[in-house]
Amino acid sequence: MPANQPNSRSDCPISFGLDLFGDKWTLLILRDLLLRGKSKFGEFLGSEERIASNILADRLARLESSGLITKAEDESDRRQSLYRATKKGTDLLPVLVELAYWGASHDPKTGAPKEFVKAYRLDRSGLLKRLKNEIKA
Amino acid sequence: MPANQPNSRSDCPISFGLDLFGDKWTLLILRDLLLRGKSKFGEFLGSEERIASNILADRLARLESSGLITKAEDESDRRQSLYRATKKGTDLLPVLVELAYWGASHDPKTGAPKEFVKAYRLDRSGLLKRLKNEIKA
DNA sequence: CAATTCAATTGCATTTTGCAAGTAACAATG
DNA sequence: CATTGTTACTTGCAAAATGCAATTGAATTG
Repeated sequence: MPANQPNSRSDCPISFGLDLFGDKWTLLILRDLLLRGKSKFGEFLGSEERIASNILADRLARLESSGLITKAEDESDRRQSLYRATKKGTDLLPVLVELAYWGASHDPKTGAPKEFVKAYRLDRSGLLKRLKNEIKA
Repeated sequence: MPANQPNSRSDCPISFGLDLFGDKWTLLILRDLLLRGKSKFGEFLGSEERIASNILADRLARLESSGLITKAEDESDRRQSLYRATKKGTDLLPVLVELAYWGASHDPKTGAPKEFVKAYRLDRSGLLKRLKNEIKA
């Protein structure tokens, strides 16, 4: 069972975010959702960081209860659920992009695509718009 | 004793960042360092989220060993050390700013200053420049 | 030199994580 | 329509991380 939301540690907006996704896994799920078009349990499980299924279930439940994602039935296969980011969730896209740019800049072994770094440097806000649009699609 | 760096989970740039600061505390220390001009153990301890001293010592050691901060002697009081962000550390400023903007936007009880939100909306890159400048000073 | 301050460290209980195995519901196959 | 496979979880348990309170030891202050 996922832990219920403990009261926040402070009214700092950074702390507010960390209370919801300050761990090693939650933002990776958002990454999969927002940047990789994934939406099913099995797809998240398949990501290269190899999250354990109990942790994944816990994080999805927390994300849902904190309003960052929604869970819906898959009409064509009732075993599966479809997870989607809410507005609150997609609003984290700029955070993910900055995180990715930072990582790409500071990890000598980064696997970040060169086009991403180039696009960021050339036109950050255009990149954000494009990524945001790709989510809807 | 702080844990030594485990090998990274993947070559994803987001995952790279989370391997270094994917927890509830590390980014708050960076916030104190980059946005609040703090530099001493006792100053970090005093922040409203109330980090425990053993956790703080652990995180400072990790931040140092991952090259995000440096530790220097305080000439005027040799009990104290002065922690400063490196280039790699200050490069996280945009991440902190996006995080803060997201939190300020989505926490109804946020304590984020209105001027911050206004400045972000009006001129994000100007805000970043200003904050970056304030760090050096 | 005694008291205080500061940055940690220690011991210990609690919580979280991670792994492997299991289960229940549904779907696909023959 | 029975069996086999798939999918999304759940469970049990060991290991690691966290959090708290108390303590240490060096440096400063009075």
